[in-house]
Amino acid sequence: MGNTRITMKGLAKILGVSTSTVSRALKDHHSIGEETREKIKKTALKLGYIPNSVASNLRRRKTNHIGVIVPRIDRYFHSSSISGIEEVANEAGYYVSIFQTKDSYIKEVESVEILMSNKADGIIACLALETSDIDHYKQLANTKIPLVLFDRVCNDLESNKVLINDYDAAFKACDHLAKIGCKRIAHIAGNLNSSIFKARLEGYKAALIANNLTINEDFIFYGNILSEEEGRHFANALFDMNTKPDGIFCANDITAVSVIQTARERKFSVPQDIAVVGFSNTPISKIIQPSLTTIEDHAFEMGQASARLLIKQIEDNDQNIVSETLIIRNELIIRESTVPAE
Amino acid sequence: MGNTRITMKGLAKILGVSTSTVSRALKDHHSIGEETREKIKKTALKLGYIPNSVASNLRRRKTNHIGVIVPRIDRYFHSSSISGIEEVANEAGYYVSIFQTKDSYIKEVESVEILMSNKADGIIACLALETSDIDHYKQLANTKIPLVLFDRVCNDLESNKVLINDYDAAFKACDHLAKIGCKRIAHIAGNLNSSIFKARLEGYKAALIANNLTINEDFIFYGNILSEEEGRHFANALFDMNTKPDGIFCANDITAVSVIQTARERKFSVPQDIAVVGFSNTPISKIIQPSLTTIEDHAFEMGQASARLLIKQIEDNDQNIVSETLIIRNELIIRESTVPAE
DNA sequence: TTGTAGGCGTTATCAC
DNA sequence: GTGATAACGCCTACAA
Repeated sequence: MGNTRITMKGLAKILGVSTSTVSRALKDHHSIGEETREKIKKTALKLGYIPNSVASNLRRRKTNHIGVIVPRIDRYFHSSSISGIEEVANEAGYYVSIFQTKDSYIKEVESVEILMSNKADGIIACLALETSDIDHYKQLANTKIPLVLFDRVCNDLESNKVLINDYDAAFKACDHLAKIGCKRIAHIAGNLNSSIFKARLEGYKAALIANNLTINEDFIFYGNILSEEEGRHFANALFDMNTKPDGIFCANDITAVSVIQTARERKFSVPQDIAVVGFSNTPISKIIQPSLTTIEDHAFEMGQASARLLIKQIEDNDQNIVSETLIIRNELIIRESTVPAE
Repeated sequence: MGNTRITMKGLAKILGVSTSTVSRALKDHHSIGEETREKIKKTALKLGYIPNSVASNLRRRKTNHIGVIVPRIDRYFHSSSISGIEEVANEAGYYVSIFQTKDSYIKEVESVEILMSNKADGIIACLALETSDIDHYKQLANTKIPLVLFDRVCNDLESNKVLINDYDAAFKACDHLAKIGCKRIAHIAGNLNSSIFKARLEGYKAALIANNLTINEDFIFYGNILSEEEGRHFANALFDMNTKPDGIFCANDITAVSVIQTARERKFSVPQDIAVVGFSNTPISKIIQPSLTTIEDHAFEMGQASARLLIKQIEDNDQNIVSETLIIRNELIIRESTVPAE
């Protein structure tokens, strides 16, 4: 057990061959003779040789490393997308490292810097809520490191994107509320700095208009991180109103669940007093009572698509295509929070 | 924008100094004159210099990179521990990359190999269910890369460990069931290949014995990944029995929730017909109705403790301490699934 | 089929 | 205070 690990040079010396031969043998280069190769591989194994990727990466100018930047991995949407990314990336010989921004702009900038310094082959990112200045991503552009933004993207940035049509999804959700007879539809909106929450708000408004309902600013709650606490806070405010909404579209499942729970505590019934729709079809939406009507946004598939797109950019390098945008399907899933089980 | 990024060498040439001076200036080395330093930093910024960590890592033999290996990041316990790890690691100047094994032995071995090759400064791991052969971790030992195992550890391996007392936690859970009057306590066990599930089963048995209850093998359901489906399957089997249990301790919250849901579907009431206890205090346990009695295992704190322990090993390198084991506290949280709200 | 030599970009050690 | 030089471990043109 030497203090320092054996290297190719060491193996070469022991076997009386050159380092290039060792290097080639270990990579199954065709030009190496059968017996030399076997011999080298055997002793490499015996001596516990471990390739040094750091050196190899430096030399090859390639790391086989994809960086993923997401707001918070403990949100179902993100952990699912990461799973999708990982599946595709590993299959293609890349490993994935994950950076959590906790929706902080600073952390996002730092993450991008680390990934640039570490020469990641590509980056997949979902923007932090705080992020509006995007110079760090622009800088990325002239490092030739491909970027895919997913879900929360930025329109000011020309880059590859994978997203759903949030406007359309929100429209469907609110149109459904209108069709089941809601007249006073409220909305818990997310941080409007973020593309998706802006689009969901627009979709909400459009659906009301399309159904000849008036848009009441008092019925729009402007949230930020859409945590359970925020949801409870808004729900309480809502149930304190004189003229209460009879339907609500929440920009995520977490706040929708809070509304249902608050309704229960305050003896309102869902959907009779108020119908509730969430967003993302997280596991909890099936478990809560009444179960939650929500939008399925296919997070896992978004992750897969993002990784495929990124790897294509890394490997094909088609100079003609400047950027590509993929829209992933979404569906309204109707459950008891809008249509009671008979 | 040239095709390849500027390096220290390039900066040196442009400024008419040596690379060593550039290197030192950018790191605020004291021996560099005020004006030279400023000048170098300014042009570095202007020309968009990005340090190449790959080269630096090779030279310094240090990557400031901690690898984390977990079964599945979409389980609340793991995403919380990762958050704890990240917080501590980032604070100390390390970045964290995450590998998901999906409980597969092969993926675990591959992850360790990638991290060894990439010269991670340390590894934090939670064993995959499939893992019983631990040679890959033993190999790690003679690379001098410190390892911390957390939660699901391995007794055959001398390494740093951070865990809770699962035996004790399970004992508390089942003792509680006995004290509220349950006479026929069932258990949904996890994969017994895993230390924690073995300990929870032991704790269960010990609590029954301590309360003079007989251990009925028919009441022990041997699960594997403890998914919702497994939970439903066992719950249905349980409710089909002639003599039904009147209490059940589930080795995780997911299966406990399935039991509650199945009970509801089959018109049994919780806790009157059967009292239910889960494990991990996941967010869902507060939301389900009735809310779930469970064990709080402080995942976030386990993550923090693991990272602190690892970083200590990386930086102190105290040759006297071979390994260290930390036991994190746990508590029984009593909710409506065992004690109805009045 | 194998060897030689140079360099990937940085930093540590000497020297001046 | 600054520079020259070598080395981290690997890969690859070129040569033999």
